[in-house]
Amino acid sequence: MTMPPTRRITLEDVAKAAGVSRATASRVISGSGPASPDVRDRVRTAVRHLGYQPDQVARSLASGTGFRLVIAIVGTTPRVLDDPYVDRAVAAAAETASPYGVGVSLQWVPRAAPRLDKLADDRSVRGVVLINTTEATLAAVPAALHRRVASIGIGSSRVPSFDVDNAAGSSAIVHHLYASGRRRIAMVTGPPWLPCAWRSVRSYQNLMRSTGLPVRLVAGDFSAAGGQQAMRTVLRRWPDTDAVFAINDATALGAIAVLRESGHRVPDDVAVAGFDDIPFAELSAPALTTASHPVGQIVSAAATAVLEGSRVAPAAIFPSTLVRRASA
Amino acid sequence: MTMPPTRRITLEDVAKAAGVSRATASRVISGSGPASPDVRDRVRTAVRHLGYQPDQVARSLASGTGFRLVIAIVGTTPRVLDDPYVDRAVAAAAETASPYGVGVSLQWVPRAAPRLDKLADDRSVRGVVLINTTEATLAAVPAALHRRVASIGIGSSRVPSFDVDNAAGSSAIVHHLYASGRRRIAMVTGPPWLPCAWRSVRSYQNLMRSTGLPVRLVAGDFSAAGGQQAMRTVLRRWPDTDAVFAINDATALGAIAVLRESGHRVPDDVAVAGFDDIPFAELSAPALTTASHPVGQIVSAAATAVLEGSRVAPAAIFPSTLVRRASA
DNA sequence: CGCACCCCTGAGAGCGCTCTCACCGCAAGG
DNA sequence: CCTTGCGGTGAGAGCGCTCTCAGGGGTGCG
Repeated sequence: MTMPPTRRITLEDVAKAAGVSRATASRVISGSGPASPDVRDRVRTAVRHLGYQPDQVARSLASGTGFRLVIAIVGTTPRVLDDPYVDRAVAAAAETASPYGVGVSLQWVPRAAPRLDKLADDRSVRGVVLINTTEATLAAVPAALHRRVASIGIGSSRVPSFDVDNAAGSSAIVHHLYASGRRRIAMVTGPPWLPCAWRSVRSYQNLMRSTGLPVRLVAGDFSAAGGQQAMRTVLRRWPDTDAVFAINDATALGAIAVLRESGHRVPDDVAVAGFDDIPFAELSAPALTTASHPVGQIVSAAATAVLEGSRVAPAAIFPSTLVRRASA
Repeated sequence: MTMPPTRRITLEDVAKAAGVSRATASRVISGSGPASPDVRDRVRTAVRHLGYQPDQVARSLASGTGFRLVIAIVGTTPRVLDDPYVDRAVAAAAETASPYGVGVSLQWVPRAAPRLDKLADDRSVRGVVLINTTEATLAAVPAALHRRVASIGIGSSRVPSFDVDNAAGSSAIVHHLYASGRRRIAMVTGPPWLPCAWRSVRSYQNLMRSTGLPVRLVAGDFSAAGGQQAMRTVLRRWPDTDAVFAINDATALGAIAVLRESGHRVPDDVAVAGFDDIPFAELSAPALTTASHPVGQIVSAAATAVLEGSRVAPAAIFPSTLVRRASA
């Protein structure tokens, strides 16, 4: 009943079985260097026969290249995880990294500097995709991470960035609200220190100013709870508000809940629009008008950039399209 | 402008700075073995002074212990990620593992056997928490993972399990529906091959049978989309249904959306209840009646079990409480 | 025929750490 | 006085892999 204490199958075993040296076996397996067809075959057969599985850790120690892609969620609160945005990001990253033999780790990075340094000289880390970046975070990205890091949202000269076209998407939404006759449009933004979405705010402000409409800004925190609180503030400050543009869907859903509670009809009294088009957006009552956010594509591009190093476009903006539903 | 190619600070450096051997430095740092107070101090000072950061990979190679906890999402479709359930799980696991110096990786495990073997002899893996387990998966858990694995949901003699009290929670819900006068109660379950929630189904069946009410079961897939589809089936087969118990909140939210579309009032015509109490549950219209699911506690317990090995209770069931809102 | 290649291969030195083992000195016991 | 025993220490052998480097055997060219 007791198993023999099965020893790990090592490269040495493969080499021996194939009748070659460890070095040659390594060359064949990792494809780094020449090998005669005959030898190649013998090694491959041995690998298959023995069920050899290279030891990533040892490989990493020897070569210095990591085997996992870290998705670093930068932020003061882990609350951002509530946003189904992250799910899509992880799924896409995992899919992209898989062919590289790289796994994906999700990591919450409370304050940037020390933790990023840690990531930088962790041998097991192949690269880092930053989510929710602030400018302070970008500044804290250690040089050792150069060419192995990408950011979802804002970037810098050293950190390539990948993002949805916030300006265009938001502009489409605000214009849609305006076009449908709304004139007292409020916006619930994210936390003020997160520049991820400043462009959205600017789009909103631009339209307001160019049409001479009042700017009504309240900060949320990307979460539904934050949206609820912010919506209450909006109603208190500007009870005649007839439309709300929320920085993301979770916020919008929170806003709708508060409006409903307080007896406002959506969209008849107050129109509400979000951003991201998360799965629950179309399930809300009324179904949420929002702007699509190709999170999968974006994260995938970022992951590719990190894994391919410089062989790939350093940054990109992905288009967002207006998703018209019932709420606005 | 160009940095000197800063060499990594190794244990060797620390040892030299402290005037001791590498072995002694190692002993002090990992606390494995005796050391005189004087030496201990000198080593600690050197560590702080040099900013030494042990190399997890090398450590792992040498000692054979891993440095990451893998949350394995077992399933045929990655769709389960849509469920905000996973967010809470990851957050809790990360928090629990952090003091152990262990990071958390999320991994999607399509088919169990080969991938679990891979995890089992990946040196970097300290342990595995299985989510969404089937019995086939449990059977495929390799012996090498013994004492390093836990399952959220069903378990086996070799795999400790941690779960919410599905039976009690579901029972509370079904009884609540019954007590509020519903008599034609349908249930939307999960995928038939996933036993995670069989107990819930059984609770439902028990009440139906004991009261002589008809059993109306339709399978969903834990997702909102699946819930929508299943709800349509329910309405087609049993148009007089006056209550729906959904296996989880995402499913329930999907069901509510379909009911609304098709002109049924919730809860007046059809009451709907879910399970899990995800963040969006209280935001839906009407707010969702559901049963709480202490995912955080559960995953945390599982993680602890994995990290502590046998020093901890091998399994546990966590209580669920009925969350009465507007939908039922 | 000699020389310069080039293709392929093996020996061996690490990567940074842990851990076993042997050793040294000193206090306690016979 | 010699034995034990024990807290403290260092030398050194790996963990499994990669990679440099030197060499061996062909071919092409002068």
